[in-house]
Amino acid sequence: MNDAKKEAAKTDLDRPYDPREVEERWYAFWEKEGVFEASDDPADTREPYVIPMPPPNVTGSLHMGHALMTTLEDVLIRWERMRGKNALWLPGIDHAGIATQIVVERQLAREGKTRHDIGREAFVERVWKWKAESGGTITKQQRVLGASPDWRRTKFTMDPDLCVAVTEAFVRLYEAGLIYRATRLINWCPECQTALSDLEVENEEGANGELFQFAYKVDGSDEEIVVATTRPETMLGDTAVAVHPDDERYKHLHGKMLVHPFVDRKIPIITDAILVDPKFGTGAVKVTPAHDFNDFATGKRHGLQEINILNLDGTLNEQAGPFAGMDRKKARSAVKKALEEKGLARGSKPHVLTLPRCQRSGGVVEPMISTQWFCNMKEMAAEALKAVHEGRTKIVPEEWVKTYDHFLTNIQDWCISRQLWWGHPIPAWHGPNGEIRVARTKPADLGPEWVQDPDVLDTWFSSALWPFSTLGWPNETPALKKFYPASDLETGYDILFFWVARMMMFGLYFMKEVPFRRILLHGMVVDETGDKMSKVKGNVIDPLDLIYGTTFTEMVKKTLPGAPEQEALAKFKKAYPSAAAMGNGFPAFGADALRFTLATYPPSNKRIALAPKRIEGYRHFANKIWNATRLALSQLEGFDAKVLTGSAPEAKAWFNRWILAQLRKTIAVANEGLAEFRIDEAANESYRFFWYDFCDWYLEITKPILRDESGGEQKEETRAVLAHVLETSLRLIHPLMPFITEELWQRVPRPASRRSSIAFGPYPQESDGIEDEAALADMETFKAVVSAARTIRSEHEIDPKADVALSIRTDDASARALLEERLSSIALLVKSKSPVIEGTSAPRTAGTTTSVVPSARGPIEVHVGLKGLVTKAKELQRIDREMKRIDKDLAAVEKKMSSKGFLERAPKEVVEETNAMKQQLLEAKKRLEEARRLADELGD
RNA sequence: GGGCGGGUAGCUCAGCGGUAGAGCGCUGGCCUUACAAGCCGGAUGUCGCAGGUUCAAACCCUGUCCCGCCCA
Repeated sequence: MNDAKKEAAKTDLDRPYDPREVEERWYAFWEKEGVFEASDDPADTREPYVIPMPPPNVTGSLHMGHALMTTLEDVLIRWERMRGKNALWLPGIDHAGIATQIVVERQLAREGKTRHDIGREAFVERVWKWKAESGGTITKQQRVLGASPDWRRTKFTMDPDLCVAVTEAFVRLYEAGLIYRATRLINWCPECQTALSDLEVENEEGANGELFQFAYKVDGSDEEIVVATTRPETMLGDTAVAVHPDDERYKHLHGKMLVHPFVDRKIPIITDAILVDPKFGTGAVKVTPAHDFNDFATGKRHGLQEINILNLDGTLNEQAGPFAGMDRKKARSAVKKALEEKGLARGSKPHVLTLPRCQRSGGVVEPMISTQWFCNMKEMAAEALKAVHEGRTKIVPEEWVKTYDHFLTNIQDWCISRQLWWGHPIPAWHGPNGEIRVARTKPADLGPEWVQDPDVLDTWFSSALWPFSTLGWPNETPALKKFYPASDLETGYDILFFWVARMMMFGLYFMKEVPFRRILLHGMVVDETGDKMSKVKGNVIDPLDLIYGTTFTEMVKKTLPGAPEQEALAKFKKAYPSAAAMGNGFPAFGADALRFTLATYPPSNKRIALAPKRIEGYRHFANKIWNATRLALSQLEGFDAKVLTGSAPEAKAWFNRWILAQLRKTIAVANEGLAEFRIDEAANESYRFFWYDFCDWYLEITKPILRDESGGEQKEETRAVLAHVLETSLRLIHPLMPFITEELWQRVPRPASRRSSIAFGPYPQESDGIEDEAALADMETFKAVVSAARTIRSEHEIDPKADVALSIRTDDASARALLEERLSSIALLVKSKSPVIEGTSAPRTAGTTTSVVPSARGPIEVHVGLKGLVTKAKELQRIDREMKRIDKDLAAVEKKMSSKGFLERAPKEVVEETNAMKQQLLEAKKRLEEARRLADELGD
């Protein structure tokens, strides 16, 4: 390096670490270098590794859940890519039927129009236009996070090729008799005006309602029978009242008829042991087969009439007699009032009930009889169950297997048609006489009187084909051959049924092979107090605000628009106590820090409570990496990178051997964690290694050696090890913090074999370190000695600049040799100019204090000279504290050693260990007592 | 009603059979030429409660109480 260049590099890194400035620099570089690209060339022999990205909704903007998913998947894909796999992360966007239609309808509403005003064709065109304008938001945001999918392969579920796949799948299932049309009781959302599948209905538990009682008069008698309901308006569709066959109260009424008070109808009293619980309420149950799932089944058992009283928009139809035309809510009070007027009301009481709500609109769902398309799932579910049980697909964490089993074992036929305009059209044509033809395109022999089915398919139908439709299916493309089945499907557990199970079923059905080898499930990001993030709670955090920084005022303006600022702020701060302590906003934490934070939560946590303080902590970690690299680079000036071979350099010095041995262990832990979807373990171990092993000990120990102007063999060895460990550490951390590691890696000496970007790897492997258990154990001894001396210093509040006399005593020859070798480092770290190593029988110097360090080589005494620095009183305090600790440990150990059962039954090693511990504690106690006796020497 | 998690330091969480851990917070001392976004120390827990198994239990078993989620 010439001087000018050297100067440039120096000033460049001398600036403080600023994530915004660093992070905006690298994304374009990665794309230019083709880092993210996977190859479907059949000649490419690399092992494929594939994650199909859960396609975010086209309506979406990045929320914390996306950030978590993006982080976890990007870590995995970057790791596998660095390991040399042909890594494909296949991105995409979901057309999100209902959600998108709602968004565009709202837009129209602002113009005072409905979709019916402009017609279907214009509406769909409008959706496409909207998609073109704002559909890409989320992919831009994913780039900010550093996501590395193969963008060239981005798919949209409404792309022409995916439409072909959807039609093909539908036709094949229809031809196999698995898709059929039927009239059934289904879930109807009057607000979206479409049918829903069972999964799209969310049950709101604990809703406050009312249990209203009223009487039906028995025909031709003065008697009455009282029934209870939470939905009084449905009585307009009642076609029976059921009692339990054994209920003595009603035996005399079996088979009698009741008079409906509002419509011209007489309804029977039936007996049904399944529907009726005689202990609940009056023991008599009104039966509305057309508007209740239990009643529907009861109706089938008894051949009851099914009377639909609702229009599709939730108003009452002509069957409702005098109530026709009313909205269902209005009708409820009107029916109650009318019953009261007729003297049939029999009181009401508050009742807690479960309300079925539409996942998208939030409206109350009505069971309604309707003709829809269904898909029979039974056989496919059995195959999907089998695949998991046989281990062809593994679910991680395993606890989800039960949930998966339960769902598939009890699966119901899937209502796949939706009365929407935005979505995949159903490839069926209706003839003038009710005939139906299903085909890939409209058959030529059908005249204009044959019209295509107006419905579209459930969004999840196309999603279920995702792992193969995105690779070209039904065509046998090279990509399909190479990348199916995928390796890992990573997603939130909330869509295990919606998406994952259905992909399993369709994958097995169409491809005759599981769609992926593992299902990796992560939890839900919630606020710091554990509450779900939601707009009304005002606890939503936009990941971009964490990355770029913002004021809390700005934030709550977005989360709670229109709400009084103080109120919104209060809500926010209550949800994030640790943020409340940060002043009036988030600083720019950067994508690296956010990613690292999200990666440190075990994915198996069902709830991932986002603690802003934690992000701050990892922001500090990034800073630490930055500064450690600055230091290392200054010490590596003029270092010739040709020395680096790509694996661990030869090392003789104890500290070099230790850091390389520790590095090896860390690499092993990281790789294991990443392999088992325990990214948190990899992250925590990397953090621990870099900060505590590398920065706190290694960089400190090597400072004097690297500053030694006279050079020498050890200095050159150390420079090579330092360069190697640093470069390896950056590669180790890269999948977690891609930006800062790339930035620094580009400046760090590295082997000639490395490619243009750190993202190309290789990921560290064990040969980057060395195996040396002794070096690790000896380091522990060294650290214990240094810490013991430092503790004495600190407890006596000795000026950090003051030099102390230090004598370290052991009678073990190997321990002695070990300490001799490390003496200069001990001197440096303890701040003692001339420490000595002696036998335990060496004469005591007056005015010293002692601490005993247990070690694998027996107890080591650490004597620190305190004369003139410390008072007797202080020393006695210290001794008492120490003594208390030892006595506590000793009591526990002695209890064990005096237990016959322990001595006889515990494994030999455990007994030996415990005994050794006891001896060391006794020794330490002896030293302390001695120190107490001698405390006088210190003076007052 | 059935199922699945969780209850460990003030907070967010690891640990899941052999002497209780991390980060943040708290606290004492230090502006030691990489980093005060830092360094060297320290304090803090009847590991929800009650039984049981075991030489040994935060960890396994049983019961129980809270909290959350899913299914019906």
